[in-house]
Amino acid sequence: MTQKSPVKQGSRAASPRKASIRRQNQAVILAAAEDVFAERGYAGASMSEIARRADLPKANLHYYFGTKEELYRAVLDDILTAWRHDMDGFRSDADPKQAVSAYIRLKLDFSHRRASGSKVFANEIIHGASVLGDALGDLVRAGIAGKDKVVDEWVTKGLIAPVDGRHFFIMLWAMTQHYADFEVQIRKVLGKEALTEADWREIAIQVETFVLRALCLPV
Amino acid sequence: MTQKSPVKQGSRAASPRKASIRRQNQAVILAAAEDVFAERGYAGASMSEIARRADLPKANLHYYFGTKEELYRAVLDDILTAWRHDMDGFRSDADPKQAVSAYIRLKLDFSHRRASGSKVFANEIIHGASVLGDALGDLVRAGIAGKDKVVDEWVTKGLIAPVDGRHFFIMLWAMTQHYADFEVQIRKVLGKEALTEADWREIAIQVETFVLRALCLPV
DNA sequence: GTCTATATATCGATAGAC
DNA sequence: GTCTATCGATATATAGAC
Repeated sequence: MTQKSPVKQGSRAASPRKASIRRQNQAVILAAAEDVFAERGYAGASMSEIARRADLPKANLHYYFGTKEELYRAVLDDILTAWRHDMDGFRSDADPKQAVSAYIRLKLDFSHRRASGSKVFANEIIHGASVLGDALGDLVRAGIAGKDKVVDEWVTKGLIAPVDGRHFFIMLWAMTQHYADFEVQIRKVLGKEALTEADWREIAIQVETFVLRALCLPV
Repeated sequence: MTQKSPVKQGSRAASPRKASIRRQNQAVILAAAEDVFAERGYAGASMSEIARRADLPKANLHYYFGTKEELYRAVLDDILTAWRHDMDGFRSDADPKQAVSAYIRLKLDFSHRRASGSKVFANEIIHGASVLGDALGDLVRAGIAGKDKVVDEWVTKGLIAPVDGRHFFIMLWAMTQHYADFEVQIRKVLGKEALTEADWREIAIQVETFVLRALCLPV
């Protein structure tokens, strides 16, 4: 499957220049695909439009990723890998206020900077995670990584107001993703043509204040 | 465009039996379309699948709704009409705790009962509201209907903790919609095969408690 | 108002020259 | 590794018999 080269050459690692071309083209295609999948959905996105956006011939997409579904999987995998490293501030010996504040800002910032990726994921879940399938269970477990137990522990110790750890994370994810995924609607509510960096700072303050107060932590 | 009848007859109102057939077929098609659009997205939904789900020949869908886009608009219109009547508990002379509690339960219950409609709307917004277009501005204004000002007034009077009325509604919508739209993910987090009525009651309690505490209202 | 058969368009995927 | 030309499948939409 990988030995399509007409001329024999030791291995792929023996040609670092070509490997670099490969990596760069894949990155360009992934970025274009993430945007198009976010704007049009999986079925609505066409390989031709992704190719146009990546400024490459359509056949090259199939050369690098095989099928449309494989490309879609690669986009999902890319965003989920980036997400996995977000929860590290949650340890039972950490200060609740610090951990919660940092996590909200991290999530909001990430949703904002990689809005397309966030939207692709949202779409996948809304449509029943038919492509992720059973892998979603593992992803959720990896994403929450027992941190709900840390929250439950804080509750037991009386450090925060009583809340179910799992629902706490669901509500946090709901708020932080919503501002990115529903940006078009947010803009209408706030009466803004576009959201500036200052708007995003205000959003962070609003969410942070709301959540800290819900946990009876000092604002 | 509507005078396709081969035989002339007074008017459509003159034939109440046919008008009833018309209304019922339209309702069946709308319900099927709402489900399919929710599961597959606009582009991914096919007229044949909607027809199959409605147990009608595909040509009848075009007879009643013309094009796929018109059918989609009708589905959106249907769900938005139902939403418009949800905000009536919010009046400045109402008791904040009562109003907030009732609203959360109303929204959650609605998201749950009309999950497909909620998902269709979420999809439309995530993809930039390209079909709703400028109409979204009016819809948002009608949806919030100045109720953010009521919240601001409660803050000024010292009845609730300080919060921006617009962000308050955004966060409320985020949480209530998220539980319906992301149900697949919620189930994984909670470790449930399906969400029962008891689960939904627990969800309502969790969200209500969280929000009331964020406003420094008695739980 | 119902339904079969079909015209037309578009998309995903690949063959094959370079 | 790149790119043009094209195949085959599927979707929307409609014509026309009933």
